[in-house]
Amino acid sequence: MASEKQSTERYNPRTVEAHWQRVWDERDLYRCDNDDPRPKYYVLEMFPYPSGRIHIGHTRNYTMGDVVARYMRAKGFNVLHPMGWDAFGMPAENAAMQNKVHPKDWTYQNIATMKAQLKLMGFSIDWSREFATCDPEYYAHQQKLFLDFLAAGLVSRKTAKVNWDPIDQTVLANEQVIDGKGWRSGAEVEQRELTQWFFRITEYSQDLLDAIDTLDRWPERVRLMQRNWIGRSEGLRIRFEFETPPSSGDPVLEIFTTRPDTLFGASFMALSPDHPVSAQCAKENPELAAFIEQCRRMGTTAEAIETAEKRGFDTGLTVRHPVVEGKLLPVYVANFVLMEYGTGAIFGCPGHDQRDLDFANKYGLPVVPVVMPKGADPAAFSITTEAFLEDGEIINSEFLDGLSVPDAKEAIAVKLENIEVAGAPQAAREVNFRLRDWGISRQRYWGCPIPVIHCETCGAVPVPDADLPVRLPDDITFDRPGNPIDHHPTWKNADCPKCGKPGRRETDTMDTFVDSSWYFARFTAPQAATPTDRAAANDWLPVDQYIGGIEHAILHLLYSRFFTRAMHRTGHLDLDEPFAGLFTQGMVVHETYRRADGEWLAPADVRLEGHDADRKAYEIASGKELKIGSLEKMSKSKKNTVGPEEITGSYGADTARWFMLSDSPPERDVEWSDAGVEGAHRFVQRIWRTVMAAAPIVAGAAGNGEMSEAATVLMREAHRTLKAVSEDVEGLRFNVAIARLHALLPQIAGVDADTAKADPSLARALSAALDMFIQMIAPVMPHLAEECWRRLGREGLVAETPWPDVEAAYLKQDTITLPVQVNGKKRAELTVASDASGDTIEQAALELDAVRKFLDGRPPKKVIVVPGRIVNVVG
RNA sequence: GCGGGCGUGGUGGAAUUGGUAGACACGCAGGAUUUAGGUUCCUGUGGGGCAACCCGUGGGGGUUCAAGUCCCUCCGCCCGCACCA
Repeated sequence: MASEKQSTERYNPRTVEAHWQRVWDERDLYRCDNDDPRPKYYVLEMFPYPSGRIHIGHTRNYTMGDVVARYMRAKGFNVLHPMGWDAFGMPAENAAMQNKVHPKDWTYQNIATMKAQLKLMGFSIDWSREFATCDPEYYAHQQKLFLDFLAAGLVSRKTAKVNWDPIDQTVLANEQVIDGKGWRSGAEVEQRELTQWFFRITEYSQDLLDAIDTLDRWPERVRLMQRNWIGRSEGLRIRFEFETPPSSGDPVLEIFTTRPDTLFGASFMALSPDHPVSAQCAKENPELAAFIEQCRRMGTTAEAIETAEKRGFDTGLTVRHPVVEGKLLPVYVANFVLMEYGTGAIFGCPGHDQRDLDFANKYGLPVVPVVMPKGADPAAFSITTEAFLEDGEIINSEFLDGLSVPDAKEAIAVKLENIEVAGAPQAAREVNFRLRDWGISRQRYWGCPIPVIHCETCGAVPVPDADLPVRLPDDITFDRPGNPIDHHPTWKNADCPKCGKPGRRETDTMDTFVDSSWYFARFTAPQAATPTDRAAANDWLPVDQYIGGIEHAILHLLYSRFFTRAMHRTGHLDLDEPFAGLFTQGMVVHETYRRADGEWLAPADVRLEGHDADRKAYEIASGKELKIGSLEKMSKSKKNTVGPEEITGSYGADTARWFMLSDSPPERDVEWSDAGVEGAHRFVQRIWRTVMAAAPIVAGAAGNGEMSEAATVLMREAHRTLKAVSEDVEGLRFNVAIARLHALLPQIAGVDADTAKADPSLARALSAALDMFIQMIAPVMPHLAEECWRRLGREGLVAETPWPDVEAAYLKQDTITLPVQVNGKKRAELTVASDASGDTIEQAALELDAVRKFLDGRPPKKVIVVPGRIVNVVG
């Protein structure tokens, strides 16, 4: 340091950051009191799963949340900014199986590690509200919610075909099956018939869909994904009479269609292999039974579905066409009909549905076009291999002929509603949703036990409130596949709460998405004796700003929206939508490094040389050259992670926080690079030098006389930046706010010490501008801000200082410089009084040499003056 | 297949929503300071041209006094859903 030319010491983040973190802790600065009278603001980042260690990629969304929290605190709000742990789940059990550690110990150790790592980052979190979802104090309340939902009819137990993950040996929700594979294990998912617990989310299908329109501070993308997932479609349920009923005796076959306008083009009926009539027929037909068996084995992956041939089996049954006298339609079992949607049966209209057309062509069924492009020649219009799906003109359909598709839909609906078949109208209007009920049963240990006791006499009996929580047993083994709780020798044994006879505890635990569906409500009163303190929850909720990854666009966010409604119905909350504002942040990505033998290497073990295309990477230990791979999300598996300690130890948390929000817009990915971190750190040091150099001048600043020109200019810059930065932070445009602060610092640093000594007003302006600058960087770089504040001799903590007010006087300008265009091209600039009239500006513009030159002596055709913006002379 | 988004210098990106394109940063080049490297400071940096100027926001076309921004069309990339009747 002695060789440093600069007289000031370098800023040492390691000691400074630790110091201020201690000060904040000692003062309990970020504790949030529910009784605080100030207006409330709830900012929340999606809480983490305690997987082991945190890497810097995890911390970007907490940094964003922290900037918002610190800013809103400075703006005078009582800010709730809590943190907890989404602590149940399979990885804990995997660790138990692999490393012989208890899931509980593994989880709580990880929490301790990760909490310490988060603390290094200096987040302004109210740690007094911390909880983990695996705390019995938390899941006890979750069990209470389950029982209340059960009592309210929002829980059902039913047999259903479920997605079975053969590796995790558990059931998965539809949302957890990605491309036919388990979302966590990656195993090919199988279909199994099991009795399961379900939350009746479908009860709210319409409401969940409608309310999306009210979520105006959610990204459009997420709203769209949820709309598609809920998947509403309007149509007609039509009852087709069997010519000869099947042996089950059903007189009619019910189908759902969104295209009743194509009814005259029907040429067959198709049943799902899982349809009861299919099963009935299979009893008497071994070949059909074999066909159904085959269908069940068919893969459910996207590829399997795409390449799967449309296949069917003729049951021999026929139904009567509802409106064509004497027309009979054959009934097939077909592999492409889903039991889960509609009624599990369809009518096939080959002309206007591609699947039906493929099927009809394969089995030689008639193809009758009933819609043609408007004005086409019906005699010349035919369909061979491409179904016609667009709107047009109805043909070959008796009383529908000539109508448009929407008109035909209405006409056929009215007609069928007024026909009776087997004692009921032939058709009824119906709305169907893709959304399925949420299966929450998991055959795993490390989850919230479902508080039910099965009794031979009384059935499934809720555990009485007084007996909650139903605790997970601690003595558990993981020596064989399947559900470990089920293998416990005694845990299952429990007497029926109703009749007292010996019963059996439910051994299923809840899907971990249940845990995260209401934690935001628990944070508002984490010590409450009931799941929520209703008053506190109503006060705080909805969350004003929720921040998390796009990967939760459907699962977590939809479940939370359902839970909030269910908690409303059961009296735990008085609102329906949990998150008023949602922001989906981009990830931190990093290049990957790979040895010739395929082994990934962590950035810390890699040395880089060269620039751009010539960059080379070497393994530090061996000196061997490595392959530099593409930018990828930081992940354990590719080892492209950087730990917070690596950064806080040398550069400091502020540098990391600043860098993560610089350059890239927050919704996009940011590339973590050493060069970028160093750049951010250089700025930290530049701030420090500027503050240190200004400190003596600031210390001497006094008086309140007339402002010099230089002082006014500096104040204008500061206030203009303040206004812009405030708006940027409120709009979460952190990268832009940072760019503005980059631009302001040279204005401050550029104040000449001697001039300022001679000009007291400039010294005062410098002092004020520095204060504002420090306050503006504080949300992103809180430690540096505190240290600068102290070095300038300011009172108290920046973290407790109100956000400065923009002084309108400094935003006003006496003169403005307007660009002057001739025929739309900029040719000159014009400086005029800011309140100059349009005529004055026009005259001044026309006198400019450049304007005259380009007008070439001709009079202008038109002059457009946009006040405060631009002048355009049209020649 | 259906739905949505994006395309701006060598790079990340900005552009007050139709009004000076390239703010700010990274990188690079030159210079100063330094025994040297790093640090720090200054200058330059979209392309072409000696210059006046010309060209320029994926390509083409259009609306407008004025287009990165609006409209049409084509190309490329990314994401989501996917046998939903």
